[in-house]
Amino acid sequence: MEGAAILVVDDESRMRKLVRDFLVRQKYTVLEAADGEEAVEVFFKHKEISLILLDVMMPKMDGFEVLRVIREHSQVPIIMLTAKGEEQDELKGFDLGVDEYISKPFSPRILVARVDAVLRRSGQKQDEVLECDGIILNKSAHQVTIDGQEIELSYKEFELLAYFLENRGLALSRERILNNVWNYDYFGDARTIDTHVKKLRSKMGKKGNDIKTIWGMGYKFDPDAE
Amino acid sequence: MEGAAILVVDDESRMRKLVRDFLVRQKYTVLEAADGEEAVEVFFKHKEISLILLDVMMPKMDGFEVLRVIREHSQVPIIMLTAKGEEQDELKGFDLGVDEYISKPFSPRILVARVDAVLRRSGQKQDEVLECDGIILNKSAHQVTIDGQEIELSYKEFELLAYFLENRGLALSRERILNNVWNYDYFGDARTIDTHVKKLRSKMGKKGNDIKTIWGMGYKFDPDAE
DNA sequence: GGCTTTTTTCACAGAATCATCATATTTTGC
DNA sequence: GCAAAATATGATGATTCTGTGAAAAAAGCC
Repeated sequence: MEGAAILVVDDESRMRKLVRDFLVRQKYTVLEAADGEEAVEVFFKHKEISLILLDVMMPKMDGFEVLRVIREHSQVPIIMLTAKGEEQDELKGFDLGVDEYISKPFSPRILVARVDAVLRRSGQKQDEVLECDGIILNKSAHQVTIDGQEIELSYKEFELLAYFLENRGLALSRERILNNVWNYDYFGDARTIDTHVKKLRSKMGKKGNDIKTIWGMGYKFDPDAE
Repeated sequence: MEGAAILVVDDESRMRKLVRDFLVRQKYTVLEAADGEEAVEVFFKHKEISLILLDVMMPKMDGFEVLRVIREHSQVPIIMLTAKGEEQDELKGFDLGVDEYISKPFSPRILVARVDAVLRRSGQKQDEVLECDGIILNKSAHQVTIDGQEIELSYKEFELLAYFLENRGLALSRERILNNVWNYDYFGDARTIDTHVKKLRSKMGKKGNDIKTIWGMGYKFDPDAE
């Protein structure tokens, strides 16, 4: 799976760059196409493409056109990127062979999670659970327990804690957290993270201390030694 | 039963892909044929096919033709796929040895349920019953009781509750619910789920609280602890 | 064809969440 | 210790999402 080639199709170069960055970090190889025709061309030239990320809205030849053409010859997994308000299109694609949808704007975590899931789908389906220091975060159930006690987290708090647990022991700058947990169209203040960390800590009770402040730098999830 | 081979026969490649996706997710192995002649050919080449999904309307050799030919040699279970308005054909098929009908468009749940049922039919015949927290949902009888008291649900409400019970404890996004419980040709608003959840909750009385809202995410069936 | 039931859509109110800001507190370098 | 800088906290308004009721549309049913 590592190093699988992914074709990103979007007419906006910024969007392609954005998506590529997210994927390259996960050790995927990324190819790009700026419009539907180029996509078809690139796809049939490179036989080894494992997955296509396809924007719906494109000039000349839209995502569904591309989908149709490619589906005449190939069963490669395809994830469609839809802008807000295009949700009604979502099912339109399923009988054409769309594997998954991601609506813009998305967070890097969501993008990577869906790509991983689609690529893994043929394999075994595992419950996605993160555990550390008595904190159990179950992504499938969207549930967190601490020492057996369930705690209620909001969506952002949940995502944030998941990100901490996935990067335990690592010093995470605010910017990095923002770039991974928040949607890419968020340009607000990084200090908003402080507020979420505060709430997270308070909801986590004494385990809130596992989220360490790194002064002048950011935060780190790091359970106290016993 | 796991990994049983299923032959999907339909002249539309999109429909084959659609059906295959639904079945592959359930760990079935899928073979395809694009027309009647190919179906017969494939079937007699692969002796281990456990079930055939057969579209009625096909050029050259229609579903009933295929049925007749195969029935001369084999008692393999056969499910016919009929388009809307072909219901009158249904009786025609039963005395030719059709095991089940599914009319298009169908929902993933229906397809998988019928396939499972037909494959199990030769084995022990068990009532398909889901039970949780005093809620008893009997698929065969299409009946739901809560603490012994029967409640009346519409078709969609029933399907929705069944889906919740089959995925208890799992956080289900609206998109996912739509993709599993609604027919593949539904392009409407995901908020329609809210309305169904509302009605379901109210009909379920205090047990309606078992359907939890996951804010910003979707819903989850999760009975309160006692 | 009319009638009933079911399903979907819509609009609005209410609730929960999120981002921001002002202020208090802590940490660091000196 | 002290000042400067960064973080923690609490409050607030804006935003987003959900619940609800009613109306419209669609599907079934005599």
